[in-house]
Amino acid sequence: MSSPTTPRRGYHHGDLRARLISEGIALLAETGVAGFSVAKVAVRAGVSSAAPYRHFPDREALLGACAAALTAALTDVLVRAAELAGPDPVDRLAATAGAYTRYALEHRAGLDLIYSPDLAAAHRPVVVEQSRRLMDALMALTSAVLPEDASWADTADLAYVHLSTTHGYATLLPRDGRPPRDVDGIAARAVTVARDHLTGHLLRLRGHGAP
Amino acid sequence: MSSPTTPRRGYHHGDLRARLISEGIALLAETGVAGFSVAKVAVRAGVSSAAPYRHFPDREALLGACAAALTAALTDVLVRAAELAGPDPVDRLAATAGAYTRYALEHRAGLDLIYSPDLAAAHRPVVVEQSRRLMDALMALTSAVLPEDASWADTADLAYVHLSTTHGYATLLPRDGRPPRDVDGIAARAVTVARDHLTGHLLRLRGHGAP
DNA sequence: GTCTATAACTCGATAGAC
DNA sequence: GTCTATCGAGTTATAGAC
Repeated sequence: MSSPTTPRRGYHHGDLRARLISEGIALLAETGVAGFSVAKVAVRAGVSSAAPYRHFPDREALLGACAAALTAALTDVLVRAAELAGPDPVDRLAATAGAYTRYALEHRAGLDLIYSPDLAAAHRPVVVEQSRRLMDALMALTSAVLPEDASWADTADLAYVHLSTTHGYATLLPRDGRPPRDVDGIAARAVTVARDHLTGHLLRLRGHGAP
Repeated sequence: MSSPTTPRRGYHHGDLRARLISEGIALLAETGVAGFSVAKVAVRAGVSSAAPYRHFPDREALLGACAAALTAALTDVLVRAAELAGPDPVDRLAATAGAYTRYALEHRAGLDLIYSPDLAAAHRPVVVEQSRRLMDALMALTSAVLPEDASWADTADLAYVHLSTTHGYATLLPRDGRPPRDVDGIAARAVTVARDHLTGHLLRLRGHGAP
């Protein structure tokens, strides 16, 4: 929800740049990435279809700004969930799965955007920066689960597996319609799945270490 | 790769209907669901932009036919992988994760289509029929892993978790570019992840059953 | 900074000739 | 069955007035 770029000073119209981002996110939530267009965002913000191009060079830049804001919000959610989960490393990492699932159920289209190929993420610095923040946070939590002598590669691997499997669980679900019922139950199941996987993973590591 | 609908007899031009489906799949592989259009498929098949409408009432019908064909192929791949994995139920189910990952790396856009909200899957009988075949096959494999007295709901739950987490692992990966290197390694890791999860899951079940 | 107006495109889908 | 031709809608992006 923070404004990641330079809101130098108050314009007389209000901060249109920020308004465009928030309306873009709202539009994404309603229509999905496919339904996103600069023109629609402009109408929503109450300005002409040309106005956005004063703040963003092209469609992708606006889309990227929305993705960066969404990624930042997601990271905050995950970090917060880990903090509330208590001291046990497995509890903390597993808790992020529940928070991620909850976020996915409520901001489905936002997640689709974050991982969308439409957005040339690699070339959008803002997006990359926020993605790094997310992975850094996840790496720290994962590292605490593994033995102290675990390599960086093994840590990154487990962090990716945790994130990607959780993402799959949370996003493949809404088969029929949009209104997600029993959010608590679905999120709780995500936590159990993550915990089951970590149990099996650590058991295998210990098994190989001392046969 | 089978023709799921009625190719009554050989037309003088060749089977344009089948041609449109195969070109549609090829287009999807190159441009993704967003880049799909009836006009482009027509150009690829060497016919005019109006010709497809003789075989499919609208865009969604063509898209649905492509999705059904892709789902059928995916199901065959999973069933085949389980057969080759030997008699152990855990081996058989885990093997489908490897096959699914391999399929995802090679037909990424196809998977995106199968789960795409753009396609009103619920209203397309061909798609629903093939989706059922996939879930039925997966349910049978999952049922063999669980105790004999496991409920249908528990079986369906585990089957969904297995499928969705595997899907996430396989599809979230290609972060940078399209050419997937080390396909064998990535698929093997998927099998390990599935096995780790099943280990933890079964351990938790046994733990609660006999404390 | 935001407006109006428009250029240049692509898309889905239809009509009617052959 | 496939063609040509076209309509209407919607898109990105730019030009120039204010």
